[in-house]
Amino acid sequence: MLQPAEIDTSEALTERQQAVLDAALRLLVEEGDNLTMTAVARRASCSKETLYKWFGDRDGLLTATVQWQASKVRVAAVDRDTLDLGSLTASLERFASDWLKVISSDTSIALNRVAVGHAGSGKDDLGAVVLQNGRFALARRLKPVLEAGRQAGLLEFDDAETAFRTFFGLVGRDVQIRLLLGDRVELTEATIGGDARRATQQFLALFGAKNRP
Amino acid sequence: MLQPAEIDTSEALTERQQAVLDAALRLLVEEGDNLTMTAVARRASCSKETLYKWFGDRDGLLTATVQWQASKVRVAAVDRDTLDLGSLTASLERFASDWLKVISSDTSIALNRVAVGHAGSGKDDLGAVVLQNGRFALARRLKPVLEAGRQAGLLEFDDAETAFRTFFGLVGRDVQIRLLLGDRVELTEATIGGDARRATQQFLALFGAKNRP
DNA sequence: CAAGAGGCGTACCGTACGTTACGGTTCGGC
DNA sequence: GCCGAACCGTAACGTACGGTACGCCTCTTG
Repeated sequence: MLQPAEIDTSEALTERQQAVLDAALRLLVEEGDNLTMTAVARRASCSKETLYKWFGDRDGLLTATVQWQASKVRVAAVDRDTLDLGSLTASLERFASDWLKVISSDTSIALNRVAVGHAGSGKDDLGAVVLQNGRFALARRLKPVLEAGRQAGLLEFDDAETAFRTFFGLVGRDVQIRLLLGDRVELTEATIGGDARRATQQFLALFGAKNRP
Repeated sequence: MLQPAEIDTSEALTERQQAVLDAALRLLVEEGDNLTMTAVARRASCSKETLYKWFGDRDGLLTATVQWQASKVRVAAVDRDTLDLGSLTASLERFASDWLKVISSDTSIALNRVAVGHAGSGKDDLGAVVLQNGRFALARRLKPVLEAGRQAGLLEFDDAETAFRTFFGLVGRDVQIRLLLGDRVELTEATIGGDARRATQQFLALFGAKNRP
C-alpha cells in the first residue's frame, strides 16, 4: 500500500495559478508527458520564471496539475435515508456509470498515462496521487453504501473490501487498460448505461441477500 | 479497435540479437522508459552502431524488445477432450492464475508501463503490441474453452466476448492498474490461487447453466 | 595467409529541453 | 509621481541523449 498522500486541495491557489494549471492540464491531454515548460508558459501566457517560482520544477508542476484536477472531480456521495433494493440498485448503477465516464474521459486517460509512466522511476508520487483520487476515493465513497446495504439485509458479504473490488472489476473489466494502451473502446452514453446496469445486476446476483427482508 | 498487428515472432533473430534484446529487457525492467541506447549497448556489450543497424532507432529497439518478450510467454492452450464441470473449473482457475502471475510479474509491469507511456504520442504502436499479446491473446485462448463449456451445457451466455470480459474483470479487478501506478499489491502464490478460485466460482455463479446435463 | 565482413568501443555532432538570468512592463501603496 | 514587487517575454547556458563516424579487433572464407 502506498502512503495516504492526503491531498489538501486548497493549498491557497491563486485564481491565476489555477488558470495556469488548467492550461497545463489541457496541454497534458494534448501532448502527454512530452509537454515542455516552454509550451506550458506560452499556453498559459506566463513566464517560465513564474512557473519555477510557483511550482519548483517540472515534477512539481506535474503533481500540482494532477492534484488540481483531482480536486475538481470530487463527486458527492449518495444519500441513503430510505434504503430499499430499488435505491441501492440505483446508487450502484450511478456509481458504475460515473466511474466509467471518469475513466473514459480524455483527462483521466492522460493523467493516468503520465502517472503510470512516472511510476517506477520513483522521482515523484504521481501514481499515489492518482490512486488516492481514483480507485481509493471510489472505495471510500462506495463502501458506506455497501455497508448500509448489508445492514438493511439487502447484501451479504464478509469483507467490504473484497465486495468492492469485485464490483470494481465487474464495472471496469478491461476498459481502463485498453484505453490506457491506446485501444479506442466505444463508450457512448448508451453503452455506459448498459454496462452500469449489467455490472450492478451481476454484483447483486453475487452478493444480494438470498431472502430479502 | 487497433490494427491486428500480427506478430511474426521469429523474424529471424540471431542468438546474439536475442541476447541483446534480453539485456534491453532487463534494463527496461530496471530503468523504465528512461533507458538510454548507451546503457543498452553497454549492458549488452555491443556497440551503438550495431543497435542502430539491427533495430533502426530507439523505437525500433523498444518494439523489438516488447515483441521478443511477447514471443516468450506464449502459453499452451488447455486441452478439452473430456469436458465436465470439474475440468472446466480447473481450466478457468488455471487461466486466472496464469493471468494474475503474468500481470504481476516485473517484466509485464515494466512493459505495460512503457507501452502506456508511449500510447497517445503515436510514435510507435507499443500499446497495440502489448494489447495483442496480453488481453487479446488471453481472449483468443479462453474463448474456445467458454464455447466448449456452452456446447457441453455447462455454461449459458449469449456473447462469448461479453462473458470473457466479465471473467477478465472478476480475475483482474483493480490489480493491474494498481500495480502500474506503483501500488505494491501483495500477490503471493497463495493469494493468487485463492483469487483464481474465487473468480472462477463467481464466474460460474453468473454464467453456469442452471440445470446441468 | 590475405582479404573482407561483422562487430566492439569510443569519440563526436546536433538538438531538445530543463533551468537560470535579465531587461521591460504593469500595478498597488505612499 | 515615485518605488518596489510581481510578472511577462526572451535570450542564454548546460546537459543529456539520440544518432553517426571511425579505428581496431576477430573470425570466417578462399
